[in-house]
This record gives sequence, structure tokens and C-alpha cells, in this order.
Amino acid sequence: MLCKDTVRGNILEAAKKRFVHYGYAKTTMAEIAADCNMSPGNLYRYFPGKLDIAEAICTEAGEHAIAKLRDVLKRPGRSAKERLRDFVFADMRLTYEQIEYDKQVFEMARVISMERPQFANRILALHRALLSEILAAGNASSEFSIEDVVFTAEMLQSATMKFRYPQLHSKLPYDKLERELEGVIHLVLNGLDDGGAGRELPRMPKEGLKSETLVTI
Amino acid sequence: MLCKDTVRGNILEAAKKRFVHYGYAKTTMAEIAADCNMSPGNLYRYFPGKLDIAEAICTEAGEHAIAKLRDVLKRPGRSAKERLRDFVFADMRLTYEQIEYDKQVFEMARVISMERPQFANRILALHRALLSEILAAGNASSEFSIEDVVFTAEMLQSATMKFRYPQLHSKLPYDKLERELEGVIHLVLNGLDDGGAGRELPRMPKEGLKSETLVTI
DNA sequence: TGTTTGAATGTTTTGTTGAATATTTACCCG
DNA sequence: CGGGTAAATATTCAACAAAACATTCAAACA
Repeated sequence: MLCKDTVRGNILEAAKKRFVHYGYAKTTMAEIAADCNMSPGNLYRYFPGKLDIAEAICTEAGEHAIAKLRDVLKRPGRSAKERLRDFVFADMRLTYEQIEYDKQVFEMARVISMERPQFANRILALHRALLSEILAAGNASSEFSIEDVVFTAEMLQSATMKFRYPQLHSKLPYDKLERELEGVIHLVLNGLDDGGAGRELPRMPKEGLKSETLVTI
Repeated sequence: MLCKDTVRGNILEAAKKRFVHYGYAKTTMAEIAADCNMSPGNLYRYFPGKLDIAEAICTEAGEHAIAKLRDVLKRPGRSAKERLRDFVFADMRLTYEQIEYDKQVFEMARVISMERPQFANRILALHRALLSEILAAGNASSEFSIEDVVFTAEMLQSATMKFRYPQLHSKLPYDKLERELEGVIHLVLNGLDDGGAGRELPRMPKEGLKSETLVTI
């Protein structure tokens, strides 16, 4: 959590409250300063600008989410494949809930990834590291025999990107997303040879799905 | 091609020239009409509105692209897996070139998918049908044993969406995209068991790639 | 009667201006 | 000096007027 003891932490706390409640754009530096009993100018002694305050908040939140995902992997007695499924589904649910929960967080995230492309990269790198861990564990248990774990993790991240950036699938409701992720992860885990995505999946009724599988850009 | 003999085809030709050269927004109905030696009002006898002209043009272009992809599948002596690779790579190259080639086409496509969600769905359905053909052929040759071809085609489309909607990967240069598609399609064709994405791929030097695999939203 | 026109209409875009707000700077205090 | 302020400046935003435009329609045409 953001430490309230330091001036810097104090600022972050105050800003976070405002950003989450009123949104990034609707929050002024003057307001944040007032909440901290200081003048607007003084904020610039602690952060280069407004965006950097938001970035610090989001970094903290992102790392917190990664920590949660790490917890998911701690569950004992799961095979590597099961862990991989656990992971991607937990991941999708986390981000989806985050977005649903409030639009303000979403706004912040969008602004930051627009203005600071490197921000998302840092979070993605952490995420990729977890994927690598899963794959490496699968190698260790002889469940997989993956030559280049890091590269494969990158590819997995690529294949499931759609389920982690809800901006990209705005129009798809959660149940359809879940169905797609189920199919994709099955393809990845088993390949096409063993019956494709269709076998042994908990299937949904099919009518009405075809024409709505769209990512509306 | 858009037939220049009919009034309707004439309008489409004129509009296409303007849209491609000046962009959708910067083209006025009056200009299109002037190019066809008619008054603006008369355009509405042939199309409900400006957007419908653009939609007709894009539908034609989309079907043309699908036809090209169909040609790719005609190449003899390829296994089903090879055909699948051929297909997705040709597809990516086609759309990428289209976008690179000029921003105006891109603008049109975006406007249409915003205002006419069903438009993209129709093209996606055609695309999915081709995927189904490939899978069915693979079943016929015993290369695959896919139970539900249509569902699996949907999943494949989902997994490779990123490579077909360049909006989503704006920041990735073509060679990196190709590398990712290579990895993803390998995962899908062979699953994780046989060495993951890393084996037997024409690999690139790895430095500098990690932190740029980002979809900047 | 089937086409075309071009002015009329209402909507969208564009341009402008003043106010809000982010950021900087010069200055104070202990 | 570290820690702060408050006024000065630069940028962004919002409201509103003007212009451009898509669309409509009554009239002309053939």
C-alpha cells in the first residue's frame, strides 16, 4: 500500500482517492495539493507532473495484481497445464472485474498507456515472467519439453493478449470471452492434432454466437 | 472491379478515387457528384447515404481480399498444416500492406466498423469459412481429427485476431509481427508438448525484442 | 412517369475566445 | 540549503458562433 508516512506517499494517497472517485481528468493538481495541505507548486518537488502521479499509482496497482496472480500459482497439486489454465483465467477475470468495477481506473490506464508506452511494457514483462515460471516448472516435471521457455512465454502472452486488454474486446460480454479463452487455451495446450478446440470442452449452445464474435474497433 | 458502365458503379469509382486520395471525411458528396456530372441530391437515388457508398467500396475490397486468400489455398501439394500457415501469413501480409499503403483505407475501415458493426462481422464470417475449409480438408486427409470444425475455426480466428486487425498492434513493425505469428501458429499447430514455440523456428536475434512486444492502446 | 436538379434544412465540423488548469519561476522561512 | 509558497506563464478545455456539409424535397425536365 501507498505509505502515508512520507510526503510522497501522502500525495499518492490523496491523488488516488481523487482519481478513483472523480477520474483523472476531473482531478486538478490544486485539489490534490489542498488535500495534502500544501500549495500546487509544491507537488512538483515530489513528482515531475500529474501524469507521473497517476503512473506511480498504476504501477503499484499493477504490481499488486501480479502478486495476486502469483498467489494463484501457489495452489498445490496442480499440473503445469492446469496451472497455465488457472493463470490465464484468473488474469482475465482480474482485469475484467477491474474495468467493470469502475471506469475511472480504466481512464487512468488508457491515458498512461497512451502517454507512456513503456509503462505497459513493464507490467507485461512481469506478467511474462510468471508465464515463464509456469513453463519452466512444466519442463522440470517433464510435462513439457520446451526448448526456449522465454520465447514461448512471449508467444503465449501474444496469443492471449486479447483477453488481457479489454479495450480490444470491448463488445464481448464476459461469458463469451471466457468461452473464447477456453477454446484458445485448449488449442495451445493440445494443438490441433488431438481433436482441436471442440473436444471435451464444456460447450455452450451455439446459436447466436457466430456473428457476435467480433472485436469492434 | 467496380463496373463503370452503370450509374451506380460510376459513383463507386468516383467515390473510391476521392476516398483513397483525400480520405473519407475530407470527401464531400458534392465532389463525388461533380465527378459523376450530376447533382449531389441525385446520389441519394443510388445510395441511402455517404456511409453506404463507403461500405459498398469496402465490401468489394474485402471480398477481393478473401478471393486472394482463397487463391493461396489453391496451391497444390501442401499439407493441411502448411496450408494453415500459408493462410494466416498471407492474411497478415495482405492487411498489413493495405494499411501501410495508405491511411485513407484505414480511416474508411474504422469509420465503417464503428457505424456498421455488422460489416466487419460479414467479412469475418467469410474469413472463418476459409479456415473451416482448411480444417475440414485436414480432417479428410486424416492429418487432423477435429470434432467441431466450425468451433475450432472460430477459436483460430480468435487466437490470430491480433494479426488481422492492425489497429490492435499499431506499434509493432512487420518483422516483429511476423515473428509473433510464427510463434503463435506453431503453438496452435503443435501444442506445448512438442517443444513449445521455440523449436525448429527460424529464430531472430533476441536482444531488444522483449520490451517492445507491446500493444499500445 | 421516371430522372435530375438545386435550393432549403438541420446537423456536424471548425474556428475562436475566455476561463481553467498544469507547470514554472522567483521568492520566503527555519 | 531543504521545504515550502504564491504569483507568472503556458497549455488545455469548453462554450459558442460561423461555416461546411449531408440529406431532403418541391419543382423542372425529358
